[in-house]
Amino acid sequence: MGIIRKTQALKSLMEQFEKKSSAISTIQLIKLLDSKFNKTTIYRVLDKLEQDGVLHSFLGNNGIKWYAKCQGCSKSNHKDVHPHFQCVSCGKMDCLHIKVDLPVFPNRKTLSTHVLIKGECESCLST
Amino acid sequence: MGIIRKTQALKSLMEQFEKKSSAISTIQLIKLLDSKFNKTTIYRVLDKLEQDGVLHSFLGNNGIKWYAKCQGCSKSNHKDVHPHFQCVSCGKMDCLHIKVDLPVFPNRKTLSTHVLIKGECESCLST
DNA sequence: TTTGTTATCACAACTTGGTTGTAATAAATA
DNA sequence: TATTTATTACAACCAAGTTGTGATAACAAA
Repeated sequence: MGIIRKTQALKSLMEQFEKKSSAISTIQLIKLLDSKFNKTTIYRVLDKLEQDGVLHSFLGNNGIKWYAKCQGCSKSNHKDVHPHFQCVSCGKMDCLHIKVDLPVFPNRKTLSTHVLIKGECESCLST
Repeated sequence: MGIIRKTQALKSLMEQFEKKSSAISTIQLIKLLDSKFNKTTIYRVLDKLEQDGVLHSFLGNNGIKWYAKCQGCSKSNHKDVHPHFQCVSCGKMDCLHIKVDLPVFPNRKTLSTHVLIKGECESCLST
């Protein structure tokens, strides 16, 4: 149904995404806002923000959910699909705003692709 | 530590992978062999088979673990990395034996990539 | 073939990430 | 300010996976 009311939980969550340009996992958010909001609330607000095209979600490689701000998505048109890069040293998860070219498979119809790259980020490499 | 003894559980599990050329999820295996083995056993045997380079694992897009036979891997050298394709109609998960070319990122060091493609498989397309 | 060693197993109990139902609360509107 | 109802807290639940431990079954040695 999407966001209708500007609630405290909504503001606090959006604040986190303003503060941090990289993606944030649900468990990070729950830990961060534990004293202020119930985890159910956090899950439900994130869900609505995704429906509205404000955030997008994807899975990290241990199966936990991450969220990051969308760029140029709307409620009806969720087109901002891109690879994600997680640093194995510091754990930071970034959106890579590039396009991945996969071959077209002769006998299959591709609907979506999920790419997760693991490695070392810039700041961890230089230390 | 890897496989040491040829146990019943080991044989039953390997049988499943002989029978089916596509990947099999842990929950499928647990359901399939529920009457014969405890789920803990199944998890532990799969773990060992992966250590030995017999199977490789990866995550499906709802965070559950899948296993498939390796091609040309050994205990010390787990090199068989490739994309996986899941059919949204029948749920079948296949290994795609192709190489995905990702750009080299100037300020990052790539260590591994995980690619999951969703779409429709050959047999579902033709019905 | 029997025996001894120990890798493996079953079982129960637990952990973690996430979901559901519902009465109470707080945004928005009248 | 009162009313409506979207949102929240809380508790209870669920599913996938993990951990600890005494019992069992591979396998080697006698």
